[in-house]
Amino acid sequence: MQERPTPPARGPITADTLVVAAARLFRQRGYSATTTRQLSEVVGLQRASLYHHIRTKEDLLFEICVRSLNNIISAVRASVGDAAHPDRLPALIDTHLQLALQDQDMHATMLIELNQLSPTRRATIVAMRSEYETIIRDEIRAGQKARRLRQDLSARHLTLALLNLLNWTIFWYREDSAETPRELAQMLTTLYLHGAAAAGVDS
Amino acid sequence: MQERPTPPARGPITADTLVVAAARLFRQRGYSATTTRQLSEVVGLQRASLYHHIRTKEDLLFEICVRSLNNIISAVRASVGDAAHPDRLPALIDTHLQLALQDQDMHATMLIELNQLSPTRRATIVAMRSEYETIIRDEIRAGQKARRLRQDLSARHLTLALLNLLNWTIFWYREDSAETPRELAQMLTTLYLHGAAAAGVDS
DNA sequence: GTCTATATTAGGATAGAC
DNA sequence: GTCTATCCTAATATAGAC
Repeated sequence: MQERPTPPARGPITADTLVVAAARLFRQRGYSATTTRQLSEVVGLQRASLYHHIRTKEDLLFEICVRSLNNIISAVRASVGDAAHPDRLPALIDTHLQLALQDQDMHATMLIELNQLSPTRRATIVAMRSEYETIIRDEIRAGQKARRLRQDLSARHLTLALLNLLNWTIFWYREDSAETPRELAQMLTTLYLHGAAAAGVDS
Repeated sequence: MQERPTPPARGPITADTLVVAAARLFRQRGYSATTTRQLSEVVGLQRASLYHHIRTKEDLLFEICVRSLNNIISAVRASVGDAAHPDRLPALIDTHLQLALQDQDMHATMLIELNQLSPTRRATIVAMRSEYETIIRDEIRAGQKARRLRQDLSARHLTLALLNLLNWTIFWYREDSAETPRELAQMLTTLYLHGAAAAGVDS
């Protein structure tokens, strides 16, 4: 009797199921415009049943932000720790893109919907983001000290510009595209380090 | 009797007043989470009175998107047309940042809230965005043909990367900061063209 | 752990007086 | 051109049976 547009039935439903489904919806329609109705339809539950797994809709957003940042922070820490010094920045770029493209929905949501959180929770996420930025800035500072990176631009600017380049790529990258995340990482590494000007051109 | 948090009283209220106020709110709280109540409070009208100036809340979002894109398209077209060939890309970057930072609220809203529009209106805005991208890509292609820009990276990638760099800067630029938009433009031009690596470093 | 039924609040928008 | 009053719909969340 009820319209059931593709009920998932992918095993038992847990809080995790909801987080993943919510990330997809939040990314497509925005956090605020996504309703518990839509979420319940997607996972194949009645609205009320959602509240057995979560307390509020905001919990889902918070969990998405925490999870995406935790994942990328630990992955980037590990890959940077493993690499030899001159390869650290390329490794960082590669890992960032792998993670962000793997968890596209969660990352996009975290970047865009952060300020829909309550002040306390927003503060938590903002702190995690600056923790991540610090990892990158430290790496860039080290590069500047070792004279691998230019010193006429501030570490702050070099960091923010790199984050622009990396973070917002998920908004135009399509999974069905010919290029792999790794190829994209190589391309962006080349561009970030050496620029778009042809070799030997001074402008 | 009524709480009136800083009523504006900046001359007569027009549709334009609402667009500007809405851009500010949409940017701070998101389009969907912004209510007509909040808008009416900010401009100092009753809720019903808004509808003398606009038809729907979505009209405001649409107007914001159209206006920000029209402004930047015509400004960039003009500045690129004026400049001599090797200076065109720097001029483009400078003009883009001037405009986007001047109209921060409208630009941020346009970038983030585009998909809250109805399908028809969204299509209009998407078309305007690709028109803008085409201007940039054409400029980059010309640079590649003249061998000022590297040819081992596709014009598409060079364009998208430049847009990453330019568009998302408005999310961390603060008006009270020491640097002017022009200084920021010079910094990003240097970085985009020549990269973050120290001169003479091959990695 | 999921359901039906519902409480409660607030949303966008309209009617019609002044 | 702005107001008061209100319509109608839908939102998040809860109560309590199964």
